[in-house]
Amino acid sequence: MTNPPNSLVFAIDDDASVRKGLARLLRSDGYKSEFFESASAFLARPPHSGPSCVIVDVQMPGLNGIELQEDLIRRRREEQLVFLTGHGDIPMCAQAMKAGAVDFLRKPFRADELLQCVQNALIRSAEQRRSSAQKNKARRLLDLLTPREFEVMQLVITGMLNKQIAGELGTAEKTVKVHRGRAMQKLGVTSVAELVRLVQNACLAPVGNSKTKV
Amino acid sequence: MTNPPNSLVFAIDDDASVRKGLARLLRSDGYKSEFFESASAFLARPPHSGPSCVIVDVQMPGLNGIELQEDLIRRRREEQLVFLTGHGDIPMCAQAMKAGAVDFLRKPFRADELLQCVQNALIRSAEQRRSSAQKNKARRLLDLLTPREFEVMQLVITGMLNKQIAGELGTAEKTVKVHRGRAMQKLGVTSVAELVRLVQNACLAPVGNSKTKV
DNA sequence: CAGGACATGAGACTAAGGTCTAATAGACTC
DNA sequence: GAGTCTATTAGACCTTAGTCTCATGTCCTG
Repeated sequence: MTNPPNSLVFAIDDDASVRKGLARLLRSDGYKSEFFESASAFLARPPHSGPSCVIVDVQMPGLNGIELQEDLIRRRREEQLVFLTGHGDIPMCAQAMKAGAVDFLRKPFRADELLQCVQNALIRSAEQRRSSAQKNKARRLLDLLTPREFEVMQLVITGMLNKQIAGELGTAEKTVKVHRGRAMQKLGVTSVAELVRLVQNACLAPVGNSKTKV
Repeated sequence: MTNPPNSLVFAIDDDASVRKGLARLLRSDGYKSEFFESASAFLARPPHSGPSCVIVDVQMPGLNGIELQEDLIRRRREEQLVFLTGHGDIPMCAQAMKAGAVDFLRKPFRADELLQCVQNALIRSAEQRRSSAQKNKARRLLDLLTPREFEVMQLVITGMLNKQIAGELGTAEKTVKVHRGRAMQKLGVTSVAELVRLVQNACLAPVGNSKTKV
């Protein structure tokens, strides 16, 4: 049960007794946690910088769980959500799961079930953070390229030879070599293999959320 | 609403009137479809070779919807499932969605809602087929490599130079060149860039299903 | 034991990649 | 108008990659 470093569990429920129960449960399993009685109170807090799991009640006064989820997705935040619900609502469950929720539990829930969800959520959150950090880094590097360097680089990663690239761009092989060399230097790579991987990282699809239209 | 070519929609429900209604609805939207009154009847049919959507009732005598889903996943089949349910069951919905279902609809459903689900399912199924076909092709090619060729190839895609690879493997640069050349030929690629992509395709994670432990 | 698959590597080239210096020229900025 | 960024290219040179031919040795199989 070793969870990702710097991870934090949030729980949002308007019922103080539920918060108290969750607090005890999470503490007993060694999680650091924070509690809020409304979605807006949670949103008022600055986003946590590490892997995060948010346990959220579906039915709440003010912003409900689903609306909170939509808001977090709009802001591209990387918390992973675990929903709790008092009375069953299939459309909400399906909606939440389609939008990338980790799980959707009925109250009362089993302690081990919730803890498993929290663990899954933190793992997913950590993975998502890692992959999006990687993507951002790659993007920032690619932004350093001049337009021409970028064009050359795009053809390089298709496997074309310098002379073919030159033909394609209507310029001299010499020029291609220069752009290519400068691009590699700016991107901090020393081989085509690394270059291909870097560019693929920059093109990664965001993970976990809404795969298809609703 | 142009759906993927060679796509087929299946519907499994023990209630003949539901099947009839679905038949009319699907036909009106131009889908080719087949109907079954039980999961086992569906499984008796040889798998369809194109993009497939299976609309399945959760509650059925014999194998129920969830069990059918588990079975299809075990067999690594690529149908995308849309669940229908009469009375709400949150755990089943969450379970089905975690296992990769496209959606989980309560009966009675809205026609446009179901049709949107079917379309999403067919698109996802087509994508999954494409990506797993690509993966299989890559794997089959990689199987052609001798152990040594494979080792060399693995180091090539890290961006190492032939002489570095030779050092790593304790052999001559000459030998590395030979293995490398033969590997490239067997894999049908002419550049490191193509090689990297091919190997990454072979390592693709299967899409859509269960991202984390249950 | 003959034949095949595999790993090894030398010799001899050819071609492609990569670097350094240097120079020209347009576009934009302060 | 001086300075910077970008794109362009030549010349000289070195390093790598890739190919072809030949040859050796091992291990396994029919």
